[in-house]
Amino acid sequence: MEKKADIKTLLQSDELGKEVVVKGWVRTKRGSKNVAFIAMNDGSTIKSIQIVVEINSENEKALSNIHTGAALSVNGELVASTGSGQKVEVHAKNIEILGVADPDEYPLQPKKHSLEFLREKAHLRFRTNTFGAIARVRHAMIFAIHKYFNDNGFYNIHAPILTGSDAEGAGEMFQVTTLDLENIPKNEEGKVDFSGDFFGKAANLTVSGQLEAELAALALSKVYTFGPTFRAENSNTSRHLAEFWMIEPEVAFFDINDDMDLAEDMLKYVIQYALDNCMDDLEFLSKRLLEEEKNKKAEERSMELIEKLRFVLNDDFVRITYTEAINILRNSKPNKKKRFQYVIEGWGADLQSEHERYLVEKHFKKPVIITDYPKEIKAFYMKQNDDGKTVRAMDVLFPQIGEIIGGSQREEDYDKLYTRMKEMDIPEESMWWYLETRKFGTVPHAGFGLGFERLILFVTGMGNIRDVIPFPRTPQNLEF
RNA sequence: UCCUCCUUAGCUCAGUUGGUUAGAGCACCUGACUGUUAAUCAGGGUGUCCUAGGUUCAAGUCCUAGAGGAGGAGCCA
Repeated sequence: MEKKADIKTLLQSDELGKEVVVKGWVRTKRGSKNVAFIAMNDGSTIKSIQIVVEINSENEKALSNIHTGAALSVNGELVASTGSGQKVEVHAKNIEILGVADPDEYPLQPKKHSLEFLREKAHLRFRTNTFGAIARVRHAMIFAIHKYFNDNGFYNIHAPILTGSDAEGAGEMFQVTTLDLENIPKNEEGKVDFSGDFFGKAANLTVSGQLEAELAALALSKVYTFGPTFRAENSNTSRHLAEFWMIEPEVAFFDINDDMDLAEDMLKYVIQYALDNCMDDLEFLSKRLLEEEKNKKAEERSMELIEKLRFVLNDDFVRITYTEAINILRNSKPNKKKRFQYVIEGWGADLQSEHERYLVEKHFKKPVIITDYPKEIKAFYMKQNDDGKTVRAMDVLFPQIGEIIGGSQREEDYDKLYTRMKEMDIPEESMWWYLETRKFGTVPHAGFGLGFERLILFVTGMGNIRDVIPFPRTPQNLEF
């Protein structure tokens, strides 16, 4: 008996006449009186292999139990196809049904389903072309990111997922406890007494691995984290998740310009990797996007997916300061005509999504990196500029996605960092270890956070972040 | 959390200024067809019109509340 072969391998094989075993799930079955055709997919590729069955009295019964979704094991002969849709196909000698899928109950049909419907069927949606393609692209991007950093001398660091620090300032945190929630111990002041909790203190899920990555960078020079991240914000948008994956490189002896170079080089590398390794899936996702947007007006349609990816590779990202961005926005048509919901009055205002989109999609028409933001609207750890007003932050903005990367050069001066922490009410006692790195052999360093799912949104052309992670966690949604 | 929109067959959706028996395509079943490409052609059954109230001679359609979903905003990756 031949060993089972991946459909991906078989479709590229030229060993015609070979006896093969194929296992997978039925996508469609069709046929006439004498012959049936089964499109079978095993997820190794977006392409299905065609199984041809001569109908006879022996297999008639089995065939009637084969519907979309059924799992089959087929042995037969790999032959050149006489049909026009494929080069090779399998002439079945024997078909075994491994698992039936009752068509009255199985929700996936060989037709277009809405993404919302499939979100409610997240346990089955891997079996669709779209979600199979996304899963494969997602894997390729994970691999490409590790490869990029490995090939460039970075070390991967596992930042902790449980944290005792609640001062990272990146957002609301999920609390973790083994206390009995029906009977919460209180101290004399009436506050929760964590002394009997698992860690003897309040614990949370991490909102960022950055601070820990900094510690590692100040010894290993070039490090990155790639781990799950949790934000308990009540965010209900197509680009936020309560649980997402973040890549956070941190590099000693880097300034903000080195940081921007790294961000741009890395993004271009992983996008090129997708083009080199995922073309079948990208072509499908491109067609899917065209189909989805065919009823939109021409000016509302997005650029064709593969063209868009190449476009990002071929151009330098625009780099401007916050001050320059404000000046462009202040003199822009929508601002003068008061078309922005938030009209830019002057320096110091935070940039809203509409402003970022104007800069990226209308004004520059390419990815934009904005630097040197007012210190009031950025985190305590960012390197302060000599002007006393701005910090060396950098945000990378992509079309449609908005902010895909947020980063900065870090404040390495102990006194400046300490003063800023006091100003922003960051409790010193929970951050002593962070401050100590500025006391012992401090050096300039920089890093950034890349939202992995936002990258996948961009590469796949999908519109909702809940569709690029297998099991999305969002407010009021913890199914599967 | 705020604003707007949506919820009709297993799925995708139509349903006019409120009007009598609620519609189509797909899926499914039956039949036809010598190899199809989401096969095609013919025939067949399919409904808590999201839920609870209300207005009306009459509600899928109008009003109120609730539930679920989507889009946008804020927070950000």
